[in-house]
Amino acid sequence: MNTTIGWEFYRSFLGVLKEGSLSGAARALGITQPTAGRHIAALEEALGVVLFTRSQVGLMPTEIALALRPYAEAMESTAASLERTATSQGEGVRGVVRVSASDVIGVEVLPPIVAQLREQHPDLKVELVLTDRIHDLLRREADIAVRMMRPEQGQLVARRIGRIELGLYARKDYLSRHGEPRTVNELTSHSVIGYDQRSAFVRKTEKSVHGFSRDMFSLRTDNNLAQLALIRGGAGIGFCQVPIARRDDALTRVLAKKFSLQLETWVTMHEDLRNSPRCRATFDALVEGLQQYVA
Amino acid sequence: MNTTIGWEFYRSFLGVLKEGSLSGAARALGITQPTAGRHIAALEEALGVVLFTRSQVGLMPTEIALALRPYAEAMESTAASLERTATSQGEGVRGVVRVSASDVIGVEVLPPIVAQLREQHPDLKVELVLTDRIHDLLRREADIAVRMMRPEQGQLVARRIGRIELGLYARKDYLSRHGEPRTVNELTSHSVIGYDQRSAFVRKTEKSVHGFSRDMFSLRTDNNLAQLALIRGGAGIGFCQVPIARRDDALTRVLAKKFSLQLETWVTMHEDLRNSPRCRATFDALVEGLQQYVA
DNA sequence: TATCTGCTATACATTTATGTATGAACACGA
DNA sequence: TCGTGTTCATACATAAATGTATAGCAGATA
Repeated sequence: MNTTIGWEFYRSFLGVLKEGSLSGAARALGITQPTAGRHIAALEEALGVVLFTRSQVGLMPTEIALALRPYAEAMESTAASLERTATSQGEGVRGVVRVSASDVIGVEVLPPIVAQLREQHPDLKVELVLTDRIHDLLRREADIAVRMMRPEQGQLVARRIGRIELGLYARKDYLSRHGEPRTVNELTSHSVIGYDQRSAFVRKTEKSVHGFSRDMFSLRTDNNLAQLALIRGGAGIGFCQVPIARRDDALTRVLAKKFSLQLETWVTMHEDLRNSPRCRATFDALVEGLQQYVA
Repeated sequence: MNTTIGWEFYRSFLGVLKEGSLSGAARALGITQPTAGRHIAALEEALGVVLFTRSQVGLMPTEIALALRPYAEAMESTAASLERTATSQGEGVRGVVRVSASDVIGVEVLPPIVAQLREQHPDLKVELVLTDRIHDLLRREADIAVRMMRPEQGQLVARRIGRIELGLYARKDYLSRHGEPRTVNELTSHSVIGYDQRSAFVRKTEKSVHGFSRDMFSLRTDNNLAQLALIRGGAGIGFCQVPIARRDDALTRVLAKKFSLQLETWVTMHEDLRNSPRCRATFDALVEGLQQYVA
């Protein structure tokens, strides 16, 4: 019973999971609906399990199918990065490089760095994957990642950028209307912008700042960009990276001595990519650009 | 330019890399040589790179092909673990579980544990992957790993077993023939069994034991099982896990106070597998069995 | 209720991929 | 030097997978 299941089937399987129907998967994959149906049937036959419950509105994945999804996704991202590596081969900085970073970094910090990089290397294409989820570089969902924590996995090339300071900020006109808080407790009477879910960041802040708690947040969103926009829009007081806030004269820091958090910043890359010109160049550009940003 | 490269091609590609020829790959994959050739040709066409230089003795991989190999291997192991997970679905402890461990643990310690586990769960199949290489659980090359170091990767369920002591041992008849060394320096006149390459273990020992160096090894092999066999065969003095040595009355410890190294032992598993009955049962059995072994 | 849209499943034609057979080139050993 | 056992490449027949067309069902909409 040699593992003779066609890898194509997994691709169709993933397509159906993503699209929710045979027809949808067929459209997305560039095949036809009967073919997709046959692939699923063949896969179910080969694995000996039921993957979907058929219905006229689409295919409902079973628990088993959901359990298998991460594997299929891993295969997909690996295939994608194989292609990326292949098409980026050859001398010179060329091809596609995928960079993962938080949305704030991606929107506020990376654009000029990427712009300069592309100026120097016109044949280089850059894909930004903006998410807080720790992308698994080992799975090659991205080539290079900007992270706010020390990388723990082996097989990674990592360069420490330094610490990015985080502080509380508000627009001047907001403060002139509502007054500037002098103590942590005074924050209760303010519009404090913060997180919806009690994330690791919130717990860390609660520990380090006496008197602070999540209940103080009166404007809640887990989207960091939205928080930033709210601060800039004068909606209240919120957390912002100091270098970003400094660019905007309208923003003033609040309770600087109480709230000062440091984010360890690292740029990481899989060590296999060290000799890839495109990754090397991007890595170096990110390190240099981010160091300037931090300083 | 949608990524429309068939995943089957990658499988053939990997086959050719492993076997070194189209014919060999065809045999291994259960296809025919022309098909394998067509797959490679199609893949080269699609990627726009040359993967192999043809010759009548086989196909020589280019640098590019070698660079792509890890990706194809990742896909392969992911596909394999997808199958494993699928066929192990359903209630009850059934299916295949892959356990990674060092060869010594696998040969000397695991057998009775595995035997008892299979006694309790006859539908469970166990695959042992015996290697010192740190298997990447994230890549799912194995479901569960017995490791001699603290796991550093996230997304892992880890249980600490305790410390396994390592000591110097020799057969009594060897010692009666050659005398028992009383100091580290006296080892120079003995047949000391050790490692060929200067591994992390050797460097650690050189640091912790004054006067010790790799040059003392007069019987060298990187195969731990061979070292153990040499000790048991009375060929000299070597390192052995204390619990293993205690089983054999013919073995005596040497320089116990000088040489005493501790191996932190952990059992780890990907957290996704926590709810898999087969992995859960195996994990628990390993933890219990190893704890008894350590104690 | 009638109609539209989306879905799956089936029957049939066709394209595509695969296998079989064979030839030529090279390495190795008698 | 000549056979033997590899290998890859090509031509042709076959088997397999895919696409096309259509029927049937369910839910939404007017």
